[in-house]
Amino acid sequence: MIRSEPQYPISRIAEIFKVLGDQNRLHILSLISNQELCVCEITSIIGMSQSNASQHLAKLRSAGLVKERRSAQWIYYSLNQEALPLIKEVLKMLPDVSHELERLKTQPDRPKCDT
Amino acid sequence: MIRSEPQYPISRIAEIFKVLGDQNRLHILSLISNQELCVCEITSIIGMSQSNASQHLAKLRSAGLVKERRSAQWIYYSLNQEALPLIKEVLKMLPDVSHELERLKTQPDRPKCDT
DNA sequence: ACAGTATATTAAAATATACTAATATAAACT
DNA sequence: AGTTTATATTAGTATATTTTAATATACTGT
Repeated sequence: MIRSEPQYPISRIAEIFKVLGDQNRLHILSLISNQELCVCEITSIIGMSQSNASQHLAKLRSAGLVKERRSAQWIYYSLNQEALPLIKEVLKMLPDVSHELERLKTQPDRPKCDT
Repeated sequence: MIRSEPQYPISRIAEIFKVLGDQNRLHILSLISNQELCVCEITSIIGMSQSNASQHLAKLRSAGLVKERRSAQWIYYSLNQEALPLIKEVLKMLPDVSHELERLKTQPDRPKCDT
């Protein structure tokens, strides 16, 4: 039997899918699939508490799916290149959320992180 | 933005990944990826209780990942064709388990379902 | 009909997860 | 230095999941 893709222990794959098995985390991945976003933008779009978003991001990060970059007081999250092939496959299945990113720019209580 | 693959609501994708986010269920999927197996074979290979296996199989089934076929007193599980494209991608990431299927044939307390 | 085998279902316990509220840390601005 | 803003962490609670043990159902063979 020939397998072309990298193998991982079942424990690692289960860990990844467990992290992916949550609507909010899938939503976050969709949002940052095209552009990095800071936590306040993510919470603003999804409408979840800052603490909750932070904890979901921590799970995505510890599973190696996203990475963070600090700039001033903001921390920007983006997809981790190492997991990109997998994430791309997942994102293909998910509905487009670009309209949510558009709306972010025009909403009145828009976060100030990218002004 | 062009997307070639079928889209599903986030809730559905999360449901699928939640089901995939468990070592035992991934193991079961690997085992039945090449051939259908009955519950007693699965429990024998994985070394889990009959009840536990049955409940994991129920989750895989209700998520549409596997299907069942009854033959005499045995119920054989196999991959559900409808979810096959997704499952194939998942299986590519998992280690090969064919040696476990080989061992099943020679072990002393081998189940009698395929004699 | 009855006993045996295979599987499913139910109940209960243990563990894990998601969420909120509160607190801590870190940087920026005055 | 003190205040504000952004984020992380911690603690507590509610809910969900996994597992085991016990029971029920379905089929086979006698």
